[in-house]
Amino acid sequence: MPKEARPGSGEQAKQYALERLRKAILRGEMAPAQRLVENELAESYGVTRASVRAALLDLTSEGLVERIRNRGSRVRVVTVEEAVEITECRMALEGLCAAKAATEATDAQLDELTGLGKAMSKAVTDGDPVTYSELNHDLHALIRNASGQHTAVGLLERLNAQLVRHRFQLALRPGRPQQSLSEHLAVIEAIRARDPQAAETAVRAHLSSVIDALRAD
Amino acid sequence: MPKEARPGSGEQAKQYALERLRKAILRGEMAPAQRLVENELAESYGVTRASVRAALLDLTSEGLVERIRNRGSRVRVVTVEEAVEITECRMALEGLCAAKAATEATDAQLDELTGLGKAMSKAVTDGDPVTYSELNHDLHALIRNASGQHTAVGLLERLNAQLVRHRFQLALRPGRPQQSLSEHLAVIEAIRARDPQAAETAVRAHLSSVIDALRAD
DNA sequence: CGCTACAAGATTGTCAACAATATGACCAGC
DNA sequence: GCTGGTCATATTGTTGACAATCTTGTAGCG
Repeated sequence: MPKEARPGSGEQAKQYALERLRKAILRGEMAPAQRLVENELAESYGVTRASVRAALLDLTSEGLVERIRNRGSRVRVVTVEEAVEITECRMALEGLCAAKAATEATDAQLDELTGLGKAMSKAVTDGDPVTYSELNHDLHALIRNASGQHTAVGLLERLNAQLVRHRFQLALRPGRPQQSLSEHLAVIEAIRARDPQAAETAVRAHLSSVIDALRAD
Repeated sequence: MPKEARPGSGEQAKQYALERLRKAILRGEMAPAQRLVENELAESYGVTRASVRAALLDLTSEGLVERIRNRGSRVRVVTVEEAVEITECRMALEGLCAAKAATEATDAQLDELTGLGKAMSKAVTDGDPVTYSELNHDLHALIRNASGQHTAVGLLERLNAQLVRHRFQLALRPGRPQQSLSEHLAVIEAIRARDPQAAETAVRAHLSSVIDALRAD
């Protein structure tokens, strides 16, 4: 009876299953294209099938899960071409966010940016790609949030969720963090200088380089 | 009792309810912030509550419906600020699409563009804002599809769905179609000239003008 | 008169059983 | 040996009932 106790009683079964599943997918615990059988998930999470089903539907609309009628759900595999498309969209949207962040960011957020830049430099000189990848993620998130553009933030979070696997692969590539770092520092500089145009250009340059790296797979 | 053509049950039931509901919302048949009670909708559409529920969840993820735990669903009202944010995102994404369309469009699509341009000019000289608004929509859709950027297309369709009310209001504004027309013609010219840079610039200029118009509400 | 507590009604969330459908193995016929 | 059909099984889709939760109206109390 592997029924796990659900934590907060206020937490609804569907939300619990959703969080649990999403984390499992994002952490790569599910093999690519792995089959997600409702009954199995229901039992292992200690919720009913209906809850798992609802969670799977949500994840489908988030683009993390692929679902075929009467055939079941699988974790969606993002091909390189799709990853490129997604990154092109990120280029457009993060460019917008960076420009807005340059004018809208609070001084505290600028300080945070500076700190992140230093941490990233350190991670690179330490040769720690995992930490660097996480800081990278944090940096992009900070810029998004500083923009105050809620709509773009929502879209970007969805897009980013689909890229976990590729991002991870990219970070481990030798030499990649070094190039990425200088591009990131340029973005930080532009925002700190409160120059929207330069910030947008810098972000686009960075993501353009990401696209090149993706294509080199 | 209103016997519908395709009621009852089956997978079609959910799709039927979804289409029906979406149309009702997009056509403005639901008052802003109107309450959407699952039971009522189920009865009036002749489907089960589960189907309505599934449809409502879908519409929620599309951003057309707002849903609060244990409190029900309501049609989401998009404030002017949100409409501006959405249009800013459209500016970024449609700019991308226009640039790609300039290089990727087939000759047949270019001809379609030309035709749409003529039809739009006619609608304006005829003083027919409703037709113009529809053609406007068609034009943006054509550009999206010609870009071949599936990811951006998906995002844009979702964003556009949320703007129906504002778009309608905008089209009826005196003088607005005239200004909009010239901007649209510029976009068409740039794409036909296969000039990505000019196409992106023209789209951004157009949507920037839309934002101004929205703010003047 | 205003405020809190409580109960009734309405509405959504969850569940377990049932139906529909696709998958894969097996077998007959050529 | 291969093709085509048939059936058993696994899995998803659907349904109606039940539980949890919120809202509203009302009465009691200060």
